[in-house]
Amino acid sequence: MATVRTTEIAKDHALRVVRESGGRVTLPTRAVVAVLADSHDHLTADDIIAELDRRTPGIAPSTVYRVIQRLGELDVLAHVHTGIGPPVYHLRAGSHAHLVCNRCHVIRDIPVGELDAMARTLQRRHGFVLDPHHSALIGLCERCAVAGVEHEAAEH
Amino acid sequence: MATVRTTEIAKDHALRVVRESGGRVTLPTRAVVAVLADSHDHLTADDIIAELDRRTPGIAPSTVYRVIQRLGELDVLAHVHTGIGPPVYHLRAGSHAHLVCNRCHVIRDIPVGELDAMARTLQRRHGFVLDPHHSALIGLCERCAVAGVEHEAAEH
DNA sequence: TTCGATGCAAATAGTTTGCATTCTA
DNA sequence: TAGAATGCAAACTATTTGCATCGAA
Repeated sequence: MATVRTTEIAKDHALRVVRESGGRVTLPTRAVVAVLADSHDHLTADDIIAELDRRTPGIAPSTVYRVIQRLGELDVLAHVHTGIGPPVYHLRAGSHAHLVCNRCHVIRDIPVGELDAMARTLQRRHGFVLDPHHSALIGLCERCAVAGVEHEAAEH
Repeated sequence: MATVRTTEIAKDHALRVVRESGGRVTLPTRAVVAVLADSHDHLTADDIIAELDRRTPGIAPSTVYRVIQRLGELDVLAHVHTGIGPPVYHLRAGSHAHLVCNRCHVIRDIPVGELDAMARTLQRRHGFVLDPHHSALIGLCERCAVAGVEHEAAEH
């Protein structure tokens, strides 16, 4: 399956970068990277810790945080501030921006290209260079937006 | 001074809303609102607590958090997730969006209108209804962006 | 065999909650 | 004088750090 292959590639890439940076590829590092590579979701530190407890118990939470931090410094791991709860992590691959629903908390990925026009405007007007990947855009997803409108209509 | 007058207006408005909602205007509530109204900055909960300690010591942090929460529910107080440290608060007035510099952490206000085009695109393409005020856009401010480019140039 | 990485436990930052008491409306 | 709001202390969540030990290169 193509999915399996991309997962393997992402995992190998991350571990190679760790090794090349002078780091050591230990079991906990390998396990954290595997969890991240296997998941196509956005995971919190706690999600990762919970999944590790299932797969390979005995890894300390502090170790997970340290691995996360290392991977982040090596630009292998991206984190996104959703504005709802702690940041979420995912291996860097095909960079995308994030829409977060303020009501149901679902996270949707969109191509960063969709923010290009705005990014250009911000740079022209304010000299601001947007990192479209780093912060999520908060609002209401389609389902919740529709539900909200119906709810308001019912009230009146 | 016009500033004093708008400050008073903001303060009175907030307290009136509290009263009209059935709430009671107590000293701590009054003090928190005063700090928020007097500041034209974006304050963290901790900033507010520190300022209160200076002005009217003896107010419990938990009370500050409760007042903040109440004001938020009454739509009098807005909070913004900057992605850097805890959320920042300010009284709702002329809604604006926020640019946060990932390097020097400065927060810049911009008119929400500047995000209108993108908001429309997101709604059309994904049904997503953006709350342009709620999450900050992360990137590099002009100064840091320029500094970064110069720094890179110096390295090569 | 070196020094980066780990596990553990304790520390920390930021925020929330339970409860008896106080004070506004 | 009812019940909203407070102060205090303890609880909680998310994360970081010190330190002795372990293990990858």
